[in-house]
Amino acid sequence: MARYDPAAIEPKWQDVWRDRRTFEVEVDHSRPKYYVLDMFPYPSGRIHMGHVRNYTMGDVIARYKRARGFNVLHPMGWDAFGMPAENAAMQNNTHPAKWTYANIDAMRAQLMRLGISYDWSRELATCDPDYYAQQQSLFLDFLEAGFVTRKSSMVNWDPVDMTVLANEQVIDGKGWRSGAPVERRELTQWFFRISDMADELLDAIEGLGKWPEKVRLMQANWIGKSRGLQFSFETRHAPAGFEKIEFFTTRPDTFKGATFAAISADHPLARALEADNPEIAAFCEECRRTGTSEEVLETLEKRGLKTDVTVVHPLMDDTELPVFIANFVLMDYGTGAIYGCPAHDQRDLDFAHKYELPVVDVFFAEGSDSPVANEAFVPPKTEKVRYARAIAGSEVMTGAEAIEEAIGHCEALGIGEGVTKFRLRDWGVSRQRYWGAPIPVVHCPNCGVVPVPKDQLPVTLPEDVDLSVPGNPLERHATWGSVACPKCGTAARRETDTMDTFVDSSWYFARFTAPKADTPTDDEAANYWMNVDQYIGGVEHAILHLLYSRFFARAMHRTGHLPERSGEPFDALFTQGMVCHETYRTSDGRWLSPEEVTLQDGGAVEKGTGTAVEVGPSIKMSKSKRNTVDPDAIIGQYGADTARFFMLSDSPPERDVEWTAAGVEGASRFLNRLWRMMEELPEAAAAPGSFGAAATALRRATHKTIAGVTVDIEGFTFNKAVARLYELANALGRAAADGEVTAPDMAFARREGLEAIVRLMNPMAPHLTEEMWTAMGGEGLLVDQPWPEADSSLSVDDVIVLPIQVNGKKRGELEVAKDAAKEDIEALALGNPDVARFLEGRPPRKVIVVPGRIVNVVI
RNA sequence: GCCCGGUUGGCGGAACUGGUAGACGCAGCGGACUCAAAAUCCGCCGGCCUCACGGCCUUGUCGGUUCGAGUCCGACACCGGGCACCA
Repeated sequence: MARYDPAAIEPKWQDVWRDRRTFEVEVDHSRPKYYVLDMFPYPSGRIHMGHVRNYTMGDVIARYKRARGFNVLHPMGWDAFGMPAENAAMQNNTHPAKWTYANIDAMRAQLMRLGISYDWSRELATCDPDYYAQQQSLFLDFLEAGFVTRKSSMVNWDPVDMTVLANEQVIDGKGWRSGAPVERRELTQWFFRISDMADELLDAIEGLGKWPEKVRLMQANWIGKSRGLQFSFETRHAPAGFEKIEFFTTRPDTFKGATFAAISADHPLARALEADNPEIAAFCEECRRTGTSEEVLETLEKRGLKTDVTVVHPLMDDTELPVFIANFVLMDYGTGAIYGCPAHDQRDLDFAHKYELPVVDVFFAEGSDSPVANEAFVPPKTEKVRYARAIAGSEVMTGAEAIEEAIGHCEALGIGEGVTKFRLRDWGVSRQRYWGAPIPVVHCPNCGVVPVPKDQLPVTLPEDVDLSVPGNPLERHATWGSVACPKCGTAARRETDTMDTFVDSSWYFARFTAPKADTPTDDEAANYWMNVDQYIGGVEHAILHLLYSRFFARAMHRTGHLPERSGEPFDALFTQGMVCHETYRTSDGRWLSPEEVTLQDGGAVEKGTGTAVEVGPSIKMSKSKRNTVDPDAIIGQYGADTARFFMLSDSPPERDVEWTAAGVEGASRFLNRLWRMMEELPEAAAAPGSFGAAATALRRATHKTIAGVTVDIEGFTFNKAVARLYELANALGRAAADGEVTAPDMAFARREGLEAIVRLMNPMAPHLTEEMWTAMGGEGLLVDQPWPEADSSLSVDDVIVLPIQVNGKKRGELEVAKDAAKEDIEALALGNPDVARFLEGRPPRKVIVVPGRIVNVVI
């Protein structure tokens, strides 16, 4: 028999599956459907190991469900719009489309070599006009349904390149190309009104039982529902029109501890004040000389500028608070104005110390021992505390009670009302970039914003663009933007903003159900295939992508594009960890790739020169650190099955995995070993009438493995499934070495065991197992076989080994029947010599028997 | 700064709902086969003490709950993900 040769076997089976259209699926109401979706990649040029890991896991599930009788939809496509294509265009003087499609071709070929069970007939790319035409159609429906709005918001502005920058393009507060300090600038932009859905998006999280708890938590915190008091302070010395300012606080229970007020530099009052005060203008300008990301704003040194304006505390009319303009107050949250309570908020306390403001403790009255010095006193909302300066009452109460009481009291006095605020902001989708889906509207001087009629879709991107100059090429284009108003025919301008690429990925799951339909979705197909039963991807998408998709699923239902279901797009979600590798760096600071170094006892040297290389920690594979391993090289050397199998071994899927050459070797050795075991197998024979002890033991191992691997695949613990397969292979190896290895019962048990491994491993290593199935005389294709069933009379033990503890330390073991009575176990335990040794004749103080688990004798 | 994770032998990890810590793999060591090597097969493999039987210690750190804690609770440390224009 031939050697196991992946280079020959793998393409052979891939051709068979392709020719037989094994993985192409259609709506089939006679079978239950199962929709497995792997997050589609950005076509960066090469598949990386993270993709291999993600898509191997998806393939295990898809192939497993297929064997379980489901009609499995498993599609793949390309998240193909985005900045890298424009950057590549600038650098290499190529067109984004050309670059993108070449990358797609290369990556598709790589994915095909992996033998993933995709239905390639459904492939789509978001940069394809066929796709974004439907997206523009959705946009128009959303616009009509009131899910879209236009308003102003802040962007990062590069004053030298005169262009909007992504957060990623802002390095240490400076534009990545110009190096100029970035400014915050206000721009009118398109938004999806996701915040209108905040409440239902939050409530529905509870129903996402098959999502990781951490993702649900992150989503809930992101939406950030909080109840608080909104009220106004009367001002003194403020310009006309600012007799009152609105404030919002989530801790009205500390209202009487307020000693200052602060407004954002973008607040209307700040804008009014800076008009005729150069000092304020300079400060506000400085505040705006920072990016827009929350991380930057929150880690900024907290600074403020005191204005002449004061506000009157509504509960204490003799108290006037100074109003500061502060760089840490966000215009986007609440009302853009806060009051500062230094005693009970660390940031406010630091601010108060810096600007010498008073500190008033609401829990400890004046003269008593307030604990507040350098540390603010922040009692948890659920803890009972005595309020010395409560808003109403002065009883001991929890913060939560005090907050409600304060709101009620203020409402009764007519100085504010309880409101619910969300942290979630509307989703700004405007991008001043070329490589994205054009927003299908026209700006007419007579009619204002006019939607492009659907029969004029798609609004396609012009091909003749110049990306070598900064700024938006669509805006600069000589003719593209000029258009007649669809309503009145007057000369009008096309919208030159394109859509955020998150829009593209917020509905691709729906498009896969009918990728060629001439409407965004097809009712019958969507109704049959939706929802996605299992979604798999990186945890880095835990918030934005998933939240936007949840919004889209709802908006698409309400505009007639999706069935209602639960309102949710993804019934189950699995987030996998990253693929990491050691890093190698020479003494002169050059990063080396794994191929460029030789590892030798604990250290590493550079190939060729032999100079020592510093071995750094294992971190996420990235181009900049050069610690990547190309999947093609691994497939070429070991085959796709080895790469796939290694990806599933060792590390739990949700955690990071370290790629090691040794680990791949191990996986490869195991696959070769299975092949050899097949060659050493005795001839197939009918089942014998009875089985000896050794054969029965082997069969038990086999059926336990079938049961265990099935549980592990269902539970996404592929590393445990792999360990079980190794254990069974070890048992088969021993069975082939000792005793009557070719007796009929052993021959049968050995064949049964290896066949079980082949079938259980089919989703993991589909090519090798398909080949072995044929070689072992299996009928048809293995890919068409049903999933094996464990014989429960063999997969469950009737005698178990019970550990015995004395004072919580293990001292012996007890072999008992699985369902032995408590009293019997206790008697046996006390009679056990290992226990008697410690008892020394005295009776025990206590004996704890947990049937099926443990015995603990306490003396 | 805020939100969310993670931390178990030399390494990746296993341990079901609070019940034998270290399954399985990798590396290492010893042996078999071989002229030799590769491949393969067998054995050992957390630390300390002990001729041995066995004992003590050990799941990032400190403390707590419990007959019993890797698992639960409280503090802390370090590492990673996200923070709304990276995808």
